[in-house]
Amino acid sequence: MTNDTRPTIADVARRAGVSKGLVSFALNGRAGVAAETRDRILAVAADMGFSPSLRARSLSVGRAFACGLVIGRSPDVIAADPFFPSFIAGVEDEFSISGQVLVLAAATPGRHEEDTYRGLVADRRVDGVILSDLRADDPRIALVAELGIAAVTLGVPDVASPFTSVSVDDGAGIRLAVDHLADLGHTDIAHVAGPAGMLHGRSRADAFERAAAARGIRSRVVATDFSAADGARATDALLDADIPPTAIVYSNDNMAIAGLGRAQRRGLIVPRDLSLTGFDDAEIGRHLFPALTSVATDARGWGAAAARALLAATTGAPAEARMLPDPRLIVRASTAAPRAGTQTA
Amino acid sequence: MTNDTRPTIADVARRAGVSKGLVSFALNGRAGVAAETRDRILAVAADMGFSPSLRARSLSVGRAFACGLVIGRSPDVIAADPFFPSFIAGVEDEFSISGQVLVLAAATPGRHEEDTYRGLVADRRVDGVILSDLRADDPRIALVAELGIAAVTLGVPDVASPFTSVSVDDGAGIRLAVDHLADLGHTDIAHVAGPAGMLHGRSRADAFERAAAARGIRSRVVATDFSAADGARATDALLDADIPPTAIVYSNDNMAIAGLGRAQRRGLIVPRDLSLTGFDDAEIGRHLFPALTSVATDARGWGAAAARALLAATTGAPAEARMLPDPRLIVRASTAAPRAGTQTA
DNA sequence: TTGTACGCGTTATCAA
DNA sequence: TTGATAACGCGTACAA
Repeated sequence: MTNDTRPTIADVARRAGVSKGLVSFALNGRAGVAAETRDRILAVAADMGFSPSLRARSLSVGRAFACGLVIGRSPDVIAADPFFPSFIAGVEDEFSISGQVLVLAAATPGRHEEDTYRGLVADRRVDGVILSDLRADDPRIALVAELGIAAVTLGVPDVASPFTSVSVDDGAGIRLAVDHLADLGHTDIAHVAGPAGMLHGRSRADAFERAAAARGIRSRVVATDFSAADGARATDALLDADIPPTAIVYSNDNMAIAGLGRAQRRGLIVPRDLSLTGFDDAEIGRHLFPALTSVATDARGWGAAAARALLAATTGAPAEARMLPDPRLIVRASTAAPRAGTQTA
Repeated sequence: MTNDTRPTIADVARRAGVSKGLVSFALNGRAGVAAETRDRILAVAADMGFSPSLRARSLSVGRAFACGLVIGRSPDVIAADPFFPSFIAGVEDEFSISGQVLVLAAATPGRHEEDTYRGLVADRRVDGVILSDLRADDPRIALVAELGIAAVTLGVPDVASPFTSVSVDDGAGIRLAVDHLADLGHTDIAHVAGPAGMLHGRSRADAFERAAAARGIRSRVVATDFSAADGARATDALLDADIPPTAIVYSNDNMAIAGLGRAQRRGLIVPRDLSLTGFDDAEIGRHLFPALTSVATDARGWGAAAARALLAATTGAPAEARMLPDPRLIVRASTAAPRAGTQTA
């Protein structure tokens, strides 16, 4: 069909005067080929510019040499999330050197998440998938296990999982934020959390409550859907309280940015009247006024680690739980000591 | 290799008592199959839950049933760009219903852009690619043409191109912004542009100058690399001028947001002392204080249109130039009439 | 080391 | 016109 005149393995075999099988062995560096013969075959192959057809290989070995990432969230939410592009770049850092390719699929109006996974597997388009944005009792774990492909989860699921997990201790980041604020003298801190149904949202909220308790801080938590709009709403709700908090720890940067906007609209001066911290350390945060104090995770490193783990899993490596380095707190200008007398408990 | 017990076309043929070839013909609705026989074959196939192996099909017809998108920009810049996620969602809207898949590839530290395209084609992993972020004299046009795969360009290249283009008139959006500011009474407006080497950056800048001239407005343009950091720098430079502009039109939202931060840091009140407009209408913009006036394009619709065009191109449709609806200006709180007396020309 | 079957559809050729 | 047969795409794996 294609007018390809790419040399095939048969061409190489003919030119080298050996059989196809031997060429395959030589190319794959397997035993059973005399050194001299192998060198000759390799020379001929190189000379002819031969490279094996991925498609034929894919058909015969039953692998796709591709992995998938299914985006479940709406594009608006993703668009606001600095995590994915960096994460994907990290995945590519690994894939590009191992000849893998990343297949991106999105649940669309006409195709639900589960169908997306099923479709990918039905067509054998991927050897494995990256499961991100883990949810409570996430049905994808069982689904992907049933479908029989490899997977890695970003974070540790709250259900039994046969897959390798690659995690960052979000909680440690939240603790850094709380401790930072406590050190500044805050005694009444709120947390604008993600949905309880999302594991990282929940773990950040849990960590917040524990860290606040450990420092004897008055704490409250309000759940959101992680969107900027909801972050703004939550901020308003908190600031409408009889005794508003003097600091707010947000579960992501978007909400923190929206919260900052909200506070400023109300005439508050940040950080004088209210301290804010974000999570993700989005590039834009450092250009706001005031620049946003935020928790930084290495999304790119995470992507690379997940890709490595997934590659290992597709070749049969046993599942394990990997931890990445803890996030760091990048202190900027959105946090300061609370105004004296602000707090009248 | 795989322990698949998926029925093959041979199984269907056996069960239906016909040959493989006939099954193929029946399935693909080709002539030469008696209606009755075809119905029987189809019934058997459906009964067995047969679906053709994409891999085998791919091998025999020489198509990948996948298209690629190569990300050339650094992840930091992409992360800040709300365009891609929405665009990709739009692409998926189309691909998901036509059984195509989107392969995402990124230039990585170890692999340059050109090699990324070459790799994708060498392995025949894609039937076509989407060329985004067109540059001046973009070498990718000739490269992809040479590689012999289909493509669509986002915007019209400034070099001869054999590919379909799918474009939005950025300039119309910029004109809306300039006219809006002029209507408010601004007579000295600056443009923080993208790099001259990027076509959409350049076309926005050109449109800006034309629109300003048409309204008799004093204009100046400063080029950036599209990053927030550069947007901040450009803003500082403009505000350091002896007679700073009373309004700034930014070529994207990130720079506008960074510019807003910069202005505020200098003690300016936006929009009282300075009006700002963005481009992209990122979700976060409406939550800033003040909410950002911005030019909105339908990124998702653009993605869907590009996907449709690419699909058509892979099946041999002739190249054409498609235009999408003009962008709209979303007026929010970052623009207002200039302060009386501010401008002493 | 070689020969060959195999993975699985598609399509060209040919017979009825 | 309806259908069967076989070659093809290309690499891998196993028996000989």
